[in-house]
Amino acid sequence: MIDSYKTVGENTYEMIKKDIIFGNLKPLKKLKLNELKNNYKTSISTLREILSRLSGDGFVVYEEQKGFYVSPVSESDLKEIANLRILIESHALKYSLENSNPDWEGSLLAAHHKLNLYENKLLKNKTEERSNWKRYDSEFHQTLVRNCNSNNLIELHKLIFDKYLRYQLLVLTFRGSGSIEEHKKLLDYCLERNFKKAQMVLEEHIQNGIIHANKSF
Amino acid sequence: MIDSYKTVGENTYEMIKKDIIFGNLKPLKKLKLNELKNNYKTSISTLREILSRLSGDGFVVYEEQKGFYVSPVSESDLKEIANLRILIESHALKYSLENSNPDWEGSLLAAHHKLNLYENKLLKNKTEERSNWKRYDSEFHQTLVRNCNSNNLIELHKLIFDKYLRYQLLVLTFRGSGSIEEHKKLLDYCLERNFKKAQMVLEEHIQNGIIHANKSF
DNA sequence: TTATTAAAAATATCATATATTTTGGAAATT
DNA sequence: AATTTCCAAAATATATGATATTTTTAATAA
Repeated sequence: MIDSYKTVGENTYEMIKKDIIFGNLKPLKKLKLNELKNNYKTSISTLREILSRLSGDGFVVYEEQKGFYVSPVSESDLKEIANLRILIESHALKYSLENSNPDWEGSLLAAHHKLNLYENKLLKNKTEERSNWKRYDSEFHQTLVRNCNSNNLIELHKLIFDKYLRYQLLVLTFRGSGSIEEHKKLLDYCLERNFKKAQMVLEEHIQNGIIHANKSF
Repeated sequence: MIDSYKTVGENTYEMIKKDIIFGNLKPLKKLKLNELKNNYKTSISTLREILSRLSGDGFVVYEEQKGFYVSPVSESDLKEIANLRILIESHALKYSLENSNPDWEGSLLAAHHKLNLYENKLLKNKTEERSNWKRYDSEFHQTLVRNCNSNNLIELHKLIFDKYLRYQLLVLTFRGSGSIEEHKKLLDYCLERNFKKAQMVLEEHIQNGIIHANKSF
């Protein structure tokens, strides 16, 4: 995937965010301007802009006169994020289902198909596909909420989802067939427009997800 | 209230945010760096940091190569924000009540007392107290959620609440005794730890709030 | 009116300079 | 040995000026 942004700032923003989510920049790591300047080859002013944005997103913490560092992780934070994700994603899903239409159903089906492809690869222990799997997992869940007809809700979900994603990449592992079945059920209940059941599966899905957290905080 | 921040950036951030929320910087207004530089007496680099942060918060929109402008307002956005506020604030309130304790009950009582003072002033048409009233209204609602034991939830609520506040100051007016009664009921049900009823009042309170939006979008 | 285009304005980025604050460790004190 | 004091080095905060690009404006041509 080639850079789709023009500006240095936008590209570097994506790079740093990715490095935080993927754990290349470890939690609590001090983000020294001069160091980043060398590593990302951008000016300090541009970097400060980027870190300011990231602190708004919650991936970076800023302290006056002390500077920036990567947001910490903790088990309690993970639980908070998971609960928030259940709240937001369920809520959005409800509206997506109310607004359900053939277009959306089609895109959901498509998203699930692609996700399932990578799930099967991972079942066969092709762990090098992990990053692709996460990508399609994200896309599937984004699609779930996309039809809710509230941009604020979609934006919010993306934010929370990214935070959850960070934990997944840091401390969670592929759960195997359990997760696969949940995705399938989720799809089916959505196509049936059965919110109650879909919601239950979704909640279970997210809750099951964090049980697999290894205790390496 | 004297500036409690040291840095120019922090102070100017608060100023610009306030100017957006209070409508001194109108929706869709282009935020030209040079103009801001003159008005707020800060350098362009500092301003870009600030605007980057505000775009993360959703008060400013950023477009590559085009720069920054004040986020637009619309009736549909207001409705989205209100719904989101109901969702988040109710959810947080539920946990606040579950964790209820004398300390929190005391602070809630105190917050309501102060709010009520200003509500009564406004009833007597002392409209110059409007900004104080909003301040104590904010504090009361912040107190409602403060006991939920989830920092993520508290942060999120603050963000949404500020967006709602902006609409209140731009297009909404004081509803009078209806709002006052709702606050009182809310307090009472909270002290009784009756989530169901408290939640109903809260939802009603927020819904009633946006009915008063005049159509000047 | 619409399209074209050149000039002006504004953004994006970087480098550099200065003042201030924080940090890390040496030296002094308890 | 532990704590405090104090200074130099590192890092942050802010401002300014320079340059390349991009967008906007407005004048001109079709």
